[in-house]
Amino acid sequence: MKEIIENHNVNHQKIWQTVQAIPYGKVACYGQVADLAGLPGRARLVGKALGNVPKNGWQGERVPWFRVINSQGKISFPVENENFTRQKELLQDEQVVVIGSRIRLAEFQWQPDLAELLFKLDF
DNA sequence: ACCTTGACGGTTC
DNA sequence: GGAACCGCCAAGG
Repeated sequence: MKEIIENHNVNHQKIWQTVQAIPYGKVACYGQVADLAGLPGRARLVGKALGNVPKNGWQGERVPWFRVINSQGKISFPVENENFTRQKELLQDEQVVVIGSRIRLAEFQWQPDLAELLFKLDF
């Protein structure tokens, strides 16, 4: 049988796990997540993986997909897309300032702490 | 097997 | 800031 349907791909799991490490009120770029997940240069894969996040979380923990934006500091969905609105609201709920589709990376980008990473991620 | 499509990114103009 | 271009790689047709 294939209960693997919900298992997907190992890389996706690494990505979900990495995204779970992004703290409340902070954001990270697709490329940044890819690097931290040990998948340098595969930012696009992060987008795909986020499109498949398990609705009820991964290993008992929610995956804060909305904390991932592009390297230009913008929400990647088109503004007319309802996902755009959803992401913007979720971010603002965490006191992240979103102007139009733009977020100031200088202020809100997650600067991962090495010790924290080693603790949370193990691969 | 070939082509297209992305929740992308860096460089350049 | 923004647009064009090219590199990237997994999925799906």
